[in-house]
Amino acid sequence: MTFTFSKKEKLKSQKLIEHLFSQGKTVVAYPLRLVYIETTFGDDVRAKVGVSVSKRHFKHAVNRNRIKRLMREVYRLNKGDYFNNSSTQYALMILYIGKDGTDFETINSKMRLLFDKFIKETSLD
RNA sequence: CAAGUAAUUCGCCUUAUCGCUCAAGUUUAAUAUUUGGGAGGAAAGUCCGAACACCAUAGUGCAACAUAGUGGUUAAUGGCCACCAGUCGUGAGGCUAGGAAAAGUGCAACAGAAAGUAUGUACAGGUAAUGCUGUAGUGAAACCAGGCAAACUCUAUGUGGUGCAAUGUCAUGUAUACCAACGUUUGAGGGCUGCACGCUCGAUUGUUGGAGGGUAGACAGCUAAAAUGUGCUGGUAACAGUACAUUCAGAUAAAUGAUAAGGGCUUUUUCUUUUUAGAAUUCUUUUCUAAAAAGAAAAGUACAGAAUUCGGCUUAUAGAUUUACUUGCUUA
Repeated sequence: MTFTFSKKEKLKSQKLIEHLFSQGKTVVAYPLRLVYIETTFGDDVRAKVGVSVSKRHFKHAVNRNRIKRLMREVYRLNKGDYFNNSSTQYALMILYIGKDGTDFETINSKMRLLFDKFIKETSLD
């Protein structure tokens, strides 16, 4: 039921992104890094997510697109396990900080690890 | 058949599951659902030329930059086509930095005494005397001469700037020029404070409304056009004209994807089988070598992702494909 990933779940507001990078907290599971912050949206969604890949490490747009698509796909398939019971709303930004190419399996396992850490951090607060 | 030259076309496919985005229809409080569309030959580099938009703009000259045989083509070009010349190649063809050296400045590897403020050596001639004269020698070139303009320069021609993050429309919040109404030196309002009193600042003022400006954001620009395909006509060609058909991405932290299974294609290696040829042999057979075909396994399946739109150029690219031509060999 929750495998969709529509426009409303994407992080698009420039203001919010600036706020996120200046105030947000960080969790790392190499080669991924998650920046997150509690916030509120007008919409009825639990989290808004953006993904990013450094232009410095991946010169060609094809490779950047490939990694961003993989990250979005993995988030789409796994988000039900982490956000269904959450009551607060989060703005998230997932960054790929590795320098080499990757595949679906590594991104999948690393992102599950990343969100395990994220859940642990937020439940402590 | 082999080696090559010039061009052409293509550049993975199918199914299942889960998604993304745009348009249209139906439907809701959010939305849901149906149907259809959804990357390239270079979308890349951003190197030329245009369209379009805004800004600037009397005229002329200088500077800077670009171009450089002749003719044609185009919306335009520094692109493209044809021809001439030079040059490389046996050839098909390739390449060209193809204006000017009697305007001036500068440069010239190797060789050579010296590549212009010079004149050495040897021999010969000549003089009062002297590189004064000739020859030899080096070199592409050795003094009333030439080469180089991928050196400055000169000549001719051309060029305003910024790019869709252009530009236009709407506009929440915050601060506020200006205008109006109301309040206010008989103290409005602010600060200290939970409130009152009190203290203090205080007319460059407070509240409300209008209005302007235009940040977040939204919409337009924004995809039907110098469009694409096929045929015919004109032209050596680039290209032009014409008839018919087609509608073919519009995202914006930026869609066009992910996973699984199967199939193509390619190359090399390994293994197996079959056929042919040759060699060895105990001449039924067996073994070895070479070539071809089939099958199996493994590996590979490129370069690369629209961002206002076109015409070019340049660069990257696994592999496949077709056409024309050249050279060599063989056969008739």
